[in-house]
Amino acid sequence: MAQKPVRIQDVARTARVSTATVSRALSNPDKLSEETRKAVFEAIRTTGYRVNHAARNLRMQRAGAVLIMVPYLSNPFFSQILAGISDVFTETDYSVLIADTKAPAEDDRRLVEYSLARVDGIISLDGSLRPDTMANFESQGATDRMIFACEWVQDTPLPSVRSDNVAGAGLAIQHLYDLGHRDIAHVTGPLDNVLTNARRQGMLEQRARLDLPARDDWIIRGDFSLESGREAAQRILAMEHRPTAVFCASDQVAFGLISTLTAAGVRVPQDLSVVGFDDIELSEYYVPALTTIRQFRRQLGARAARLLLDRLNGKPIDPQIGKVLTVDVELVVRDSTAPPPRIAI
Amino acid sequence: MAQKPVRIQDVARTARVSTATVSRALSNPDKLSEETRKAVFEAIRTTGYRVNHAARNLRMQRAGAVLIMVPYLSNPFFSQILAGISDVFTETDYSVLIADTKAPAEDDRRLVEYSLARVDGIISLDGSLRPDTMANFESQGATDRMIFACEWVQDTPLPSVRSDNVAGAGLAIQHLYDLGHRDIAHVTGPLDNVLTNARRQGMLEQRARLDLPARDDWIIRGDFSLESGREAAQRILAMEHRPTAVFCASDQVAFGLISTLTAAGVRVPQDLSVVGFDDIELSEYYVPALTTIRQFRRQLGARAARLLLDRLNGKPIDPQIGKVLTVDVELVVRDSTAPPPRIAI
DNA sequence: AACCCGCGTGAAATCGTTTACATGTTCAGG
DNA sequence: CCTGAACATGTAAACGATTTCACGCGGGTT
Repeated sequence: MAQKPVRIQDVARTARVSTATVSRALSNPDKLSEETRKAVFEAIRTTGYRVNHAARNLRMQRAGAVLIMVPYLSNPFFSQILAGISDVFTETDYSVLIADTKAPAEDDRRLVEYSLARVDGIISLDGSLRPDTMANFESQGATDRMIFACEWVQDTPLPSVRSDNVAGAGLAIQHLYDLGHRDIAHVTGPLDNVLTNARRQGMLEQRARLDLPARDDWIIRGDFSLESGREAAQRILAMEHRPTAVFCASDQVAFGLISTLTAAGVRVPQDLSVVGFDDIELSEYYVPALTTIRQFRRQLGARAARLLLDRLNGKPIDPQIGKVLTVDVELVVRDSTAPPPRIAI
Repeated sequence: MAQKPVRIQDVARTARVSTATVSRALSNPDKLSEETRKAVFEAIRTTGYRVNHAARNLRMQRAGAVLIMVPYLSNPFFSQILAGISDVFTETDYSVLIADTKAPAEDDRRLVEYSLARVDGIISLDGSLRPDTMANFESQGATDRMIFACEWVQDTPLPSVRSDNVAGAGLAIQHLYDLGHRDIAHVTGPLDNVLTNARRQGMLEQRARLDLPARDDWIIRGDFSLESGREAAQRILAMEHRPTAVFCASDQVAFGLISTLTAAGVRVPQDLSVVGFDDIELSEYYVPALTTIRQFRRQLGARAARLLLDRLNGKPIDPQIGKVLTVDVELVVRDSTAPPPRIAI
């Protein structure tokens, strides 16, 4: 069990210097004379010394970690974002903690508790934190060490990094319009979600701009999931007057939709065009390959991480940029969209 | 910034007891008289006290965290395993750290460094750690606080939790055989991977058991990725005598394969049957819905987490169970498999 | 009456760092 | 030759918890 707890004291003794000097060698190497510095590093090497983070954190009054709050850790959509965040923080001496905000045992109270006690900063990918949770965070002074990425809470004063969801939705509608579609439906995300709103709004605006008919029953409520895509498909199959194209709020919804439509004999894209949102890895390999709006998720994660890092280092927010960083999106045209069939179904 | 650093001392003063008593109230509530206990908790409540983990960890000589080493964090396959692990550890007072072993900046040296200094235990989902890294771990006494999940290192003395890969491959082959297939190809995982070996072996054994022809060119090297599925499809399309079914080492490979075959006009399952391995969420919604071997990933993660927890608590390994925990797999029949076409292609 | 035991509590040592302050040395400027 | 930066290093005090040990006390046993 106890192999060899080598402390800074041991290194100091070996190098015939004081612990202060060893500590300095690690944090401010240039404050030391070349000679001592060498001696210290040599001693560190021979003793196999490694700093004790608990002690260091205690002394430095910090936690040495940041928390990533992920809704549904099991959702593959988040993995790239996490990877981007992780990339940035491995360069620093912060550890990355991950908590699933939607895990069965997780209530907000516990979460705040946990968070504030253990970490220096927070990146939330979850925009559906309850108002009282947010209030709790803020009252605990978490305000300038927490940011949002991807999702965000409406009207929050906290900074956030997000994709340009409105523009993305616009691109999707424009693409369908250019192909000749006029009857375009939309499967939304969950009702209370900010992404849902942004994408719906982007769609509505573009639809209005193009003078497209707006039918209420062509806005179908979903929740980003595969299953909700399936349900949307059933709704569409039951319609008398079907749209010729569907813009889905996520790729997963698109998959659920296409899968069910196909099983029912409706061909995509010949009979109906489908556009997704996200461009997850699989979209390129779906059958048919999915036309979608690409989000640069890894980059988004990385930018969020750097933003938080800046805040933790006390760097003020660049007023030129403001509190909302927007990451561009792009349209990726593949095989799930085509001109509408000549004769309405 | 500094809101209110309330220390155990403050609680003690408020409750008119000593710090020792406060500490005991938190760890061994039943050691106190009802009266004092109440007073302490009341004081904790009014002061808004939260323990300082750095101090606690320093005193208790522990790190208070476990590390999950994930190869390719961006691979959606792992998210469910992480979720399972996370479930278990949120019940404890260990934090969950995540490191991407395949991240660009990560070399093994750094990883060991990082790990041993910061965490009490490790779950590695990466079976491709270099031998010297492993040696390093072991020499640092990590041996009884590290386990493998999903993947593992060949001949390691460390415990591991894994799916029954051999049986899974057998199920896949048997299923194809039952449908009437005799010419069955296999797309493997990466060469040096333990899962690759286990699944290949399971397939070979079953194929031998059923007296099926074994053609070397029907074993195609892949690497679990979508892209390698695409490449495998190209190989198959170029064959003179094509197999009538393909067993893929992962669902992703199957998707890459089907996507490319379909684009080339080969219909799945009419012309060629495909079986995957993993049963990721999407498989059910692929077109066609994928027949595959289901791994209970969340459960696997949870069992790994509990195993590590036991080890950290000094619980010896149950000799009845041994060091290898196997999680069952099951065949999920969907629409990507069918009887072979009457006339060989 | 003397003793012992168990129980609840407090005083103080301890965990391994970082860092403010003190000390000693060197060297330039007057 | 003296003074005082400037620099390199050491001393010792935190940081905030846990835990050992000792103490005081009430009551049962001899």
